[in-house]
This record gives sequence, C-alpha cells and structure tokens, in this order.
Amino acid sequence: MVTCAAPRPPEPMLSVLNTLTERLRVALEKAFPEAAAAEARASDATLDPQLAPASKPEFGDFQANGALALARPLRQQPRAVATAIVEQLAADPAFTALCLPPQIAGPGFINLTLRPEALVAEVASRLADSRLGVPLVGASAAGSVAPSPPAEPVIVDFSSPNIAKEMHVGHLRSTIIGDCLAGVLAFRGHAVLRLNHVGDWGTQFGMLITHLKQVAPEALTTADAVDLGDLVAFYRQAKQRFDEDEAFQTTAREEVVKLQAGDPVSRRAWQLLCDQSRREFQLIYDRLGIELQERGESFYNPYLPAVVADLEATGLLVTDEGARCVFLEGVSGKEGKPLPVIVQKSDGGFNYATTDLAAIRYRFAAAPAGDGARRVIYVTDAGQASHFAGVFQVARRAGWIPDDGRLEHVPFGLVQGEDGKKLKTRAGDTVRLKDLLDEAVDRADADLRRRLAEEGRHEDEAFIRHVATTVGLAAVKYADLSQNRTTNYQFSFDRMLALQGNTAPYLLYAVVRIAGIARKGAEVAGADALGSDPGDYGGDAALVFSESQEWALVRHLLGFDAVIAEVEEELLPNRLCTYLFELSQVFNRFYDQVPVLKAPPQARASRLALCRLTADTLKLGLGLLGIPTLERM
RNA sequence: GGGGCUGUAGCUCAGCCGGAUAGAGCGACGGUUUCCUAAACCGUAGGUCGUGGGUUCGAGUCCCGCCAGCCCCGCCA
Repeated sequence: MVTCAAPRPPEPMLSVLNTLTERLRVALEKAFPEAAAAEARASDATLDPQLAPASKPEFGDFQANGALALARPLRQQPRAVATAIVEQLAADPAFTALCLPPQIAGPGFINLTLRPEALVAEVASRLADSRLGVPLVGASAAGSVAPSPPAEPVIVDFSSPNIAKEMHVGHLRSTIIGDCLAGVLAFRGHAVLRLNHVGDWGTQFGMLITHLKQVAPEALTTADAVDLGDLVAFYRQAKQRFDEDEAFQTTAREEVVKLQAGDPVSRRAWQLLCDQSRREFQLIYDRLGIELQERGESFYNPYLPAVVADLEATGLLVTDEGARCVFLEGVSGKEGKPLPVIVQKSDGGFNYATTDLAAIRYRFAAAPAGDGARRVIYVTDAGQASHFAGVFQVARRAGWIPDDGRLEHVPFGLVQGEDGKKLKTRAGDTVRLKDLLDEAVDRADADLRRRLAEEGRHEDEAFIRHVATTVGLAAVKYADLSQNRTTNYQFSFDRMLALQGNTAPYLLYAVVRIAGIARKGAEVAGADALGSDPGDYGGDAALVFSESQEWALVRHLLGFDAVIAEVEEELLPNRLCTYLFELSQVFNRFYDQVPVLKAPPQARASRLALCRLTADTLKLGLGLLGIPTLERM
C-alpha cells in the first residue's frame, strides 16, 4: 500500500464528503490537465480542492477553496479557475446527483449545497443504523457483517493514582478524559486496552513500609488494620522523615531493594497496602461508571533489566556520574550538554523512566510477551510533557516502536479554583475526589428539590436521588471534557451545574424534552389508532421536511460521524461536546418553532423521526463522554 | 540559562489543512408562555485576537523577535 498523505481530517458527512472530494478532484484534472501533469511530477498538492464545511449556512453545505490557491501557478483569475471547475462539475452526473448547481462567491470560493433528497436519504440511512453512520474500523463499506476486531489494540493509559494515597482532583482530568477517549476508540471498533498504571512501586513504598514497621507494624501484616485516611497521614509523615533524616532515607532505600528483590515480608506488606487502596479506588470508578484494568508499575519490574540490556546492545547507554543514561538528541540543558534520561541510578536501582520505557517496550512488543499495540496513548498532565518526550525518543531510538506505531502523550492543564490558582480546600489541602463528587451531587440535589418545590411537583426520594446523582456527576465530567484539555481548567460548581449554556444539565434537558415527546407521541398514536407501532415512527414512511428549523436539525445531525472520527484522530473530547451542545441548541430552536405532535400526519411522522434521531445521537454522544442520560428530570 | 504550554468580549472559553464580516456561553439590557417540560426561545450592546516585524492573493491560525503568566530541567513520579 502506498500512502504518503497524512490522515485527512474528518469533515461532516464523511461518505458524502469523500465522494465530493473525489468529484472535485476529477473536475480539477479535467479542467487543468497540464497542471495535473505538473503536480504528478512535482508531487505537490496544488490540485487539492480544499473542500471544507461551509463557514456559514448561507454558503451552503460545503465550500471548495482550491481555486484560489490554483490561480497563481496557472496565471489566471481565481474566479476564472472556479468557473472552469464548476463547468466540469456540471457535466458530472455523480456530482449533480448529490449537489445543486455550485455557486461561485467572493474572490473564488465554490459553494456547494446538497440536494434535499440527498440529505433525506442520509437521514433515512442513519435512522436504520444503530451506529448512526459511524463506520467501524476495518469494516468494508458495503454491508460487511460483524468484522472481527483488529488484533492490534490501542492502549489508553489513564487515571493512574498512587497506592497509599487517596484520589484527588489531580486524577480527575486524566480519569475523565482517558475514559472518554477509550470509549470513542472502542466505539470505532478498536480493541482498546484501558490500563491503570497505578503508582505501586518505587521509593515511596520504601518510605512507607519503613515508617509503618516502626509506628504501626500491624498495618503490614493484617488487612484493614488502618484505614486509608490513616495511611495517607502515615505517608505524609514518612515523606517528611525521608526528607529530613538521612538514616531513615538509607533504610527506606534498602527497603525498596528488598521489595523489588521479592523479600516475602516486604511483599506481604506491599500487597496489603495495594489491596486496601485498590478497594478505595474502585469505589470512585464504580461511581463514575469507569472501567479500567489495573496494571501498575510493579508489573514491569521483571522487564526492567531487559530495558537496560537492550539499550546497552544498541549502544545508546552511557555511564555518567555513576548513573546509566541515554543522552537525548536535540534537547540540551546547561552549557549545551545534552539532557540525559536516567535508566539506572548509581545505586543500581531503577526509576520511573525505566518503568515507562519497559511499559512502552512491552506494549508494542508482539504477544505473548507483549500487547502488540499499534497506538499507545498517555493521558497525563502537561507538566510531564518533557519527561515523555525524552522517554519516547529513547524508545524510538531503541527500535521498540514499529514503523506504523503511534505513541502519543495527551497532555492536559491544571485544575484551578475560581481564584485562578491551583484548586485547594479552604484549609489549603488537596481536594479529595470523593468530596468533590459529593459536593456536586449535593448541589444538584438541593437545586432539584428547590425547583420541585417551586413548581409544586412531587417526586419520590428514589427519583430525586437518581436525578441528582446523574446530573451532579454529569456536570463534573462535562465541564472538564467540554474544555480544550491543553489549557488549565477553572473549576466552578456554579458554572458546571448551570441549567443554561454549554453544560451537562442543558444537554440532559434536551434529551428529556424529546423523551417527553416520545411519551406523548405514543399516547397520541394510540388515541388516533394510526395502526403503526409508535416506537417505529419514521421507519418506512417517506420523510418530508419543509421548515428551515427542520433542515437545520437535519444538517446538524448528519455531522455526527465526522465529529467522532475527528475525536478519534485529534483526541480532543471538547470537539464532541461542542457538537452535542450545538445539536441541543438546534433542537431547542426546532422544538420551539415547529410543532411535532400537533402537525399533520406525514409531517408529524417525519418530525418524530428527527426527534428520535436527535435523542439517539445525544444519548450515544453523551454515552461516549461517559455520561448517562435521563428520561425525566 | 535551556525547554514547553498559555495569552481572543467584563467573566469562562471555542476557533478544524491559513479562507468570506472573529464565534459561543455566562453576566448586562430588552422581548416571548391559551400550545409537546419556559431547565426553553428571540433580540441588543460588548473585540487593536498580548505586542512588533515577516511570509501569503488572504494570518487569530504559519515563521522570527519581544512582553506577561504557569509548568518542566540527573539519579522523586
């Protein structure tokens, strides 16, 4: 296979877009054969039609900007170039079947508008497709049956809390963003391995075990002798002693060596600590509905010597001040000396870079001694960017990454308080994730009860708790995901729980409104004795749209497949959030201005079909964000 | 000292391979409810895209300099 092109960024209505790009390409070659020949020789891309979504609705569905770029090399007026292209398109049946006659606008843009019947056909096909037009990777276009999942998995490494510590705000973004990305990739048909690279190995265990042996030895031999809160306090004390007391430091280092060498007493203590933390983590994951597989740093312990041996064999390893390092290319530190990645400390111990290298090596290596992955994604804070850049470079130079392998750090910014500083409690401590989720749910609960009282509604306790929990957790997740992850994120309960704007409650309410129509629709259908299954509205009936708000909704709905493909490629969940928010807005306008149940029968069936597709799209999209929806709220 | 990220409306933020008059939400101001949940919808005001150069038919977007904030920089993760 010969492909030199980078993966093309996705655009609305992928299949239609691909067809149009192809027709435009053909039109360009026919209109300017000499340019096409020149391009083939120079292998540049002057004949790229530059097809993009229209920047404004009045420009139609798509715009082709390629004529502008072509004008100069051809020494022609841009509009003349555009005219020549349009003439070719007009003679192309495959094009005219899809689009109305193109318009040339401005300096030489070609505006394309899809034929209404093409849009209707797309809507009909999505109504019949549980995947809503999103193709499975590896599936051939024409009616392939249940393609086997690719053998080469995508690994998403996220969450990664530390044993003997509680999960705090710092783990929020990795957990939520990682879960979403894993979800999108899995939906596209990738075999996704969700790995929790927990910090269960290394110096901190030496510290903690040494300290516990002295102050609370029962914690090392008896399950649950101390609770996690105590462990956190012990950890803090151990850390302090480690920083202040040289003798303690030495003992702690020796303890790490014993642990890593497999000393039974140390292993037993370590195991107990891990089990206890693990149960606490699981409470959070269950609550957030997040599944992931634990594979901590300790997993790679047996593979560490091989990392060093490999680097030795490839001649990358250099001993410097007693430490074994790989010096980085293109990254210089003080006095122009290259920066090292230390893979073995002067005392013979391994550190986190070694573990990260072992993980990369294992993940790309073929089964059974590896995962055989072709794409590995790390969701960690942006502060680790240079660490990963260094480690990735070493892995690449060591030859552990296959040619088609993708190794990506997905960085995200800090969680800040409303004062713009790092989020802390009033006492100045790190905010526990549990407390943060509790507060979100409590606030949603209080708000719901106030609203019910105002409206004189009566709901039972189970309903209130369910809605408050769903809304509260959805708000936390959505607020995080809806922001471009690369920037710092200002955490605000008031903003994320707001009922209007780009928030979870607004989106959930749109779903609820549609659910309301569906319920009423079922009643109306029953009363009118329409004879059709109310759950099947829109099925075979001809779809007819007349109102501008209907067409706006149709056009927006059809962009779903492209957004999913875009998130898969760019790993930016906020693109999906923006799409879903805009879809909700478009739907609310439609809901406001176009009657559904009171419309005449044929219009009603078509509008019910649009409602169903909207609900399905919102539910699927929110589901990929890790957010369950409600029928009533 | 070196490197990275960020800087867009009063506030919080979008802005895709460089495309047409830079967008949204909140807040402010003004409207809309005999009708499917008004947790909604419509409208108005609000911008030197940090700054100075450069490339281009075209720059918030690409390149260089500068300013400001945050983060990282040898045996912690």
